[in-house]
Amino acid sequence: MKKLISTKDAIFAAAVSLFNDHGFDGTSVRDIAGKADVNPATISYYFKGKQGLLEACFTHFFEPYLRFLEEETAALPYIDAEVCLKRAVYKLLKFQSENHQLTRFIWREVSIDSQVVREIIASYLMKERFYLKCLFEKGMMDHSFKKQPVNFLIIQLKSMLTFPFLNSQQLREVWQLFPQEFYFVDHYYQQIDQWIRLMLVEQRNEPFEKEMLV
Amino acid sequence: MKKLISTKDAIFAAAVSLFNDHGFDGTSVRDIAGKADVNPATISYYFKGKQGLLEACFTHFFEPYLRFLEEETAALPYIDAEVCLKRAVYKLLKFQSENHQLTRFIWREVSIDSQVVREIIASYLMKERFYLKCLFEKGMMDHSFKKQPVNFLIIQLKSMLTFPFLNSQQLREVWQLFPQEFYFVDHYYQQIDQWIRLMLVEQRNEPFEKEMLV
Amino acid sequence: MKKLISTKDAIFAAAVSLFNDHGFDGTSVRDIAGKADVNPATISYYFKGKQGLLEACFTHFFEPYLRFLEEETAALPYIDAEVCLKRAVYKLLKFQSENHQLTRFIWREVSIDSQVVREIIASYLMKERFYLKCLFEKGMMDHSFKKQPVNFLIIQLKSMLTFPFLNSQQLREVWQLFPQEFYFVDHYYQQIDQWIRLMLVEQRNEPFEKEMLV
Amino acid sequence: MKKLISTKDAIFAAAVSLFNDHGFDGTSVRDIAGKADVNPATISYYFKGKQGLLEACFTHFFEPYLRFLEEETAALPYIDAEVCLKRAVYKLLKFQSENHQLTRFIWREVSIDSQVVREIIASYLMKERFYLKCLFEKGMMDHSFKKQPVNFLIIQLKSMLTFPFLNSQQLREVWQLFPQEFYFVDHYYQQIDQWIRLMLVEQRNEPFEKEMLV
DNA sequence: GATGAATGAGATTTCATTCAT
DNA sequence: TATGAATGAAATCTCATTCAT
Repeated sequence: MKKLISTKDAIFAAAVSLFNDHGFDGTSVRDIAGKADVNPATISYYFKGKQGLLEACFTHFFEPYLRFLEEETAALPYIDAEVCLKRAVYKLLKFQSENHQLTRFIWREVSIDSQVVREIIASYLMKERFYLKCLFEKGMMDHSFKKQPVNFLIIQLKSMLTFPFLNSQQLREVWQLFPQEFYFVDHYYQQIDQWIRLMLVEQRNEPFEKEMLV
Repeated sequence: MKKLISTKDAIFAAAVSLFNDHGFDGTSVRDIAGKADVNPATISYYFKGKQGLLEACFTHFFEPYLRFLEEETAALPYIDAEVCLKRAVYKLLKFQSENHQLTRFIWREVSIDSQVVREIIASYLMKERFYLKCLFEKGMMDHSFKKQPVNFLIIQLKSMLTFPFLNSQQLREVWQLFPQEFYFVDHYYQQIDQWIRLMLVEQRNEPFEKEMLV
Repeated sequence: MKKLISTKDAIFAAAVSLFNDHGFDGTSVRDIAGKADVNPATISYYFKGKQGLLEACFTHFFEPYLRFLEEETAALPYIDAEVCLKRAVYKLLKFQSENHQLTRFIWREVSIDSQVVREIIASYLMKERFYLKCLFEKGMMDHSFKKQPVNFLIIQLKSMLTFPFLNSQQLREVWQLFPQEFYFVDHYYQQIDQWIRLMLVEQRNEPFEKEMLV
Repeated sequence: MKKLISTKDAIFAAAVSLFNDHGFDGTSVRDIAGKADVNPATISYYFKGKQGLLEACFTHFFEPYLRFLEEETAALPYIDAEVCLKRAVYKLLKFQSENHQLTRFIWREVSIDSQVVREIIASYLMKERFYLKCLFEKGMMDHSFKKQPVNFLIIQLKSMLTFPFLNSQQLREVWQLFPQEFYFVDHYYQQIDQWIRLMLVEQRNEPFEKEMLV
């Protein structure tokens, strides 16, 4: 008689939920075991301790996350950079919304120095930076995007991509916005779409025309 | 013989530093006591336990933070909204940069649900939203800013204001940017200034074309 | 397709090796299972738990050990006691050297009170004492050995018989002697042989002088 | 109101007693805490964990143990080697008898490889060897002792010095001897005294007689 | 014959806190 | 003002064992 959900998956789900609510250090394996309805020892059995659970979280998040970026970067030779960038943005928003608990936990924990997983994280984030840079720079080379330094733009984009999920509690309580609901993705995507248009694509009136007039 | 720095301040400074590095739950009072070179009992003596230390952190951060916003909101009747908003942005960036450890810790901890300080935080954040809304809406009323829904704009601004400090580790390692250094504030301010211009102030092509028609 | 070494033997060998290195309580069944490359459950299957493994160790050691003593005691009516004693000594040294890991573990564990195997051990040791006493007392009755109290002599002999194997680590590190190597047995046997001669056999000067006087 | 016995000493005494009975790995800190009538946390407070307790045991044993040997070695230039050796033997027997629990535990644990204290032990035992070698070789240089290789003699002596304490349980049950009682020291000392006389001092008959014949 | 999943019990250690001083 | 001693509670992890397969 097989179980509908494997013990290992049940533990992982419980862990994500509790890590999201109380943070990694604020969650005990007993809490997780309790929520997953298993014996605490079972967690060590499957994940080799709490640390292993943390590493599993990072893998489960970053593997798909980076795949989305990689897909669009791979499409750059064939498809317009603006389209690729926007598709990447949409996929990342959707993925994060669908995994909002894991997402919030990951982005929060990423900002803690002490975890032994630092090197793993650093390598993931370097890859992320690489893909984003490709997307921006290809657009500028093709004159789809205005020429400008990319670093701060990427940071701006990244901040917008993570903020609603990292601060979902705040969005709910203060703004009555619900990042985990499907329509939020579409609304928020419109915002970033507009940002891309204004910051990256559209030619400004003044300097260009003024010069012409002179 | 007076001490150069009071015991209480030494404890607070040690706590901020360690909370920043390892999170609230990841830091023990013994660690703090060790770093401040006092007996663990002294912490309870001054702050009534670890929780009191956490509350002190929130107070130390949000009191000045909200005062800056309040100052500029108070100036709205006399000074142009765009100026007020930009001054507020600059002050907040500077304050956060100067208190980058505390800032990082606060924004991270804010995203944890379980802290007993939830209600305190919620009230702080409601005030923040109120001030920011005033700044944006006054600008629109005065036609300094383009008319548009403000919620998502404020979220975008907030995300930009917090991201570099919350992810300072990432900025350092991945982008070689150092949010705690004084020149970062100026650079980053330029970025947000540009964002304000493009997103809030500048007339897009369409209206320009309308003018042309006239 | 038969295995070269049976699963049960593999487990036993792994157990002896680990018990020798880390002691009984310092060894886990998982360690043993790991070393024997079997599943921990298999150990319970063959030995009915860790305790069973311990009992197997005692049996494997004391059955041959006592047999050697018994053989020589049985020969006493027909062969000179000095010869029997020396042959027993040699056999015991050889046996212990060939099973040095098991030997070390046994003699160490014997000195722990708490094992549930206490009664078994006590009975083994009583038998050992019986055989040794026979060997000594027969020698005295036959005037092969000088008449003297035997208790302390047996203890001296026993201490010499066990020390090098119980403290093999020490002999290796401090004395560069290697009790598990075959030539050690011969060298060490010479020592005990000399001890037997001086302590048991040889007439001291005094009695000799007395005889002279007569 | 001062306590008659300090908490730390009470813990140490309880630990020695239990380590003696059940071995280091066979004793839990809870057992120790229970016997010392303190909270288990107090043990970590004073000894920094179980390992610290083990190290304290080694120090408490070897410091006086080696001091006795060192004292007699230091006296070698002024006093006859035979006297020094015998005095050392007596002191060591007495010290071990008076601390029979600690002694038994130490000699047993010394024969386990895995303890992190290996290097400490090794260095203690090297010193012990050095002192014993001095005592034997000085005696031979002065012609108090017969010339002969010392290694095996020292091992014989060492085995006699430790056996009764390491196997006290056995001595009690099998031989009705009680190594912790004060008169045991004297009896056993006589044995070793005789051993020294026969093995080290006394000229054998044969050469003597041969000389006479010549 | 042999095992993978799962566990109850218990091990050690850490934690925040208290209290007499 | 500040602390050393001591602790109850809880955290993580390990252990030997069982049982269905």
